[in-house]
Amino acid sequence: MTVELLHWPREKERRAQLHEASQPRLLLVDPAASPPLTVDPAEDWVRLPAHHRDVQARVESLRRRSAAEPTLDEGVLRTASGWVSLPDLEARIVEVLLSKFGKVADRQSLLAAGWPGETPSRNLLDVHLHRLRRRIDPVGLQIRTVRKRGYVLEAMTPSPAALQP
Amino acid sequence: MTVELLHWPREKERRAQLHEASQPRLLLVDPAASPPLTVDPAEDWVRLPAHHRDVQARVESLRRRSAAEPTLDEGVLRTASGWVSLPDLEARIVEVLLSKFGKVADRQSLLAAGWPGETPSRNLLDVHLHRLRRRIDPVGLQIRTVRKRGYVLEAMTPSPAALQP
DNA sequence: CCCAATCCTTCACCGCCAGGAAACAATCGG
DNA sequence: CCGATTGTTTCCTGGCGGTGAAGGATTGGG
Repeated sequence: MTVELLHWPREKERRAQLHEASQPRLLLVDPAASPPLTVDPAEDWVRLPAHHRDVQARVESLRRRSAAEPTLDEGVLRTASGWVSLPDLEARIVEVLLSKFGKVADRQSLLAAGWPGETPSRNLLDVHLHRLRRRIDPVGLQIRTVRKRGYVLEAMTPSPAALQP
Repeated sequence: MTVELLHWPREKERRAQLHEASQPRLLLVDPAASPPLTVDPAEDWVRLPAHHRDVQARVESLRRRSAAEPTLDEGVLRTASGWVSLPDLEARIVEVLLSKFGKVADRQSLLAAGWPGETPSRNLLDVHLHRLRRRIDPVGLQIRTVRKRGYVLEAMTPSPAALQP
């Protein structure tokens, strides 16, 4: 995902639009303007004039923050730290988990995705979740259980040391 | 919640500690140093020398971001520093505590939420509050007792021990 | 000031059951 | 035939909700 650059306060409108679309953005703040107060983690700002490296660093941070979301394409699950291939069945399950990345995906929709129109035996889903967990571990993902409700796919929290250039 | 200020890269150690304690912090970046790449929403930085108002603005943003009220959705309790899943019973109790976040929720309404139409044994609520305390500790929340009145759910201020070098 | 009643915290233990894990079988494509 | 994928069965762990009791802390009465 790319990071948009825009001027503040000149492009106030555009900022609102980008916020709506949860599009990461960096505000270039006019030398005379007062900086925006934001709580949105997908937004940052830098006062002009600024060093090129500082702008680069903020763009890069924004990019990483929102690049946290993995992608699934042709049975290949990619994250920041690599990729693994998934068999068809498990790919369909991951697709659902991914569509709710960071939020709860209920058992029902996982079953529907894995076995459309069927009702597989009692713990077949559990077995495949177990296999999925082992498969996605090397690429820094984990599946956490929310008892009686469903499962959450999320990134494992990296150590701060790993973030240093 | 307060925002800690520290020098970068001089206080690298302290930064790691603050990260561990999920304590919001603003790094004051040495004029010659390259800025840190961070994905932690509780961290920000500013290059020295900086306008006072810019520092103020970043501190204020960090403060707001981490003072945000926790949310409860589908049995998942989220705060700035992560989430935990809650069983049904405790979720109902937290719902009430959350509706009065930072203020006193009386025993009566907690009992009504947990056990509608019943009067459970004398200390059942206490037991579950005890379990709740342990459960929400990792996400930086605590429940404080107001004797004879009720209980207050609030954010923990990070332990001083975790902030010492 | 001391004592007793009351409120609160914590612990040990139980029954129940959802979810996790291992072992094995069946199928399929190369 | 071999390895990967998918399904089945079985057993076990650990979470959940509840009880009773011990002990601390606070309050109020004398």
